Amino acid sequence: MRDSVKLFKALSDETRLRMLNILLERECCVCEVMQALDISQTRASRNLAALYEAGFLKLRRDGFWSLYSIDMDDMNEFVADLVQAVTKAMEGDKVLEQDRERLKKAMRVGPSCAEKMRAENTIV
Amino acid sequence: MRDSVKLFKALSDETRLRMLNILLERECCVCEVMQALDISQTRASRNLAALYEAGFLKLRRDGFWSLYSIDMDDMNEFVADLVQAVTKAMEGDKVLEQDRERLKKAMRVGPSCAEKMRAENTIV
DNA sequence: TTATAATATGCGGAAATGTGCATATACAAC
DNA sequence: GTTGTATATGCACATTTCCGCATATTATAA
Repeated sequence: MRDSVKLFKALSDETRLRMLNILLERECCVCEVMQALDISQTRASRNLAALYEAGFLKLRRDGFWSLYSIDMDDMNEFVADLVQAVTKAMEGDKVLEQDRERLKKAMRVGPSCAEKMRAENTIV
Repeated sequence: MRDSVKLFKALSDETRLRMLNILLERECCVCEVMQALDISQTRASRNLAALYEAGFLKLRRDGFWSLYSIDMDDMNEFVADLVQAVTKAMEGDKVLEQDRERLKKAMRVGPSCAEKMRAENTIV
């Protein structure tokens, strides 16, 4: 039951649901998540770590990039059920659609650049 | 998405998962929940209200008794999915089994009596 | 080694959450 | 009306959560 509570806590946050949404599209590094959701480096890193800790994400390192992804096949059954439920609930949400649009333009430019672009509001 | 977050928040608490567990057995008044989970009146009332607010429970009044229940048929589809997922995750949990055992002995004796019994540790 | 870049994390503050105590509310019985 | 009972709620306090800032860590490249 403790584990269930932990899983639900991980899903009890808008930022983290938005992260699942874009990671269902494809694997992302931290700075791509920053760009897609238009959030800070700290916020991206912390919330990705939370999802990872709970068991929703897989982590792969490539140089100094941390690549997070959702692997539905290599996942606890209950966790997979939850991801399915979330997927269904997310259909048609405006914010989530916008995030996916920004994800298309997101690149591995690194957080410093992403942060600058964010400050200048270059990304729409 | 806001609604999804609200639902997951409602499930992010051990007390509330235990409540769903016994309410899946049968409709209960607040004082029966107190007895089954061995918790205080405030705690029972507040957490039942939280589950109700989120959309998991139905409320029926009978005199001065508030009767809470889970109605899987008259429920948002996403909420029903979550209850299903929770049900599966709860199988075999010791605490939850114990709660169900206590529920069998629980009666509508009112919170004052239940509280006294709790203090005297009469209920096991 | 040194410099640089991507990510993680310690710390502090603001906000949210959970719960007990006391009390309010709503209803029943008289 | 008064009294008694089941439940809800205002308040205070402890704990947790979220996030920004600054800095640490880790890996690359020169």
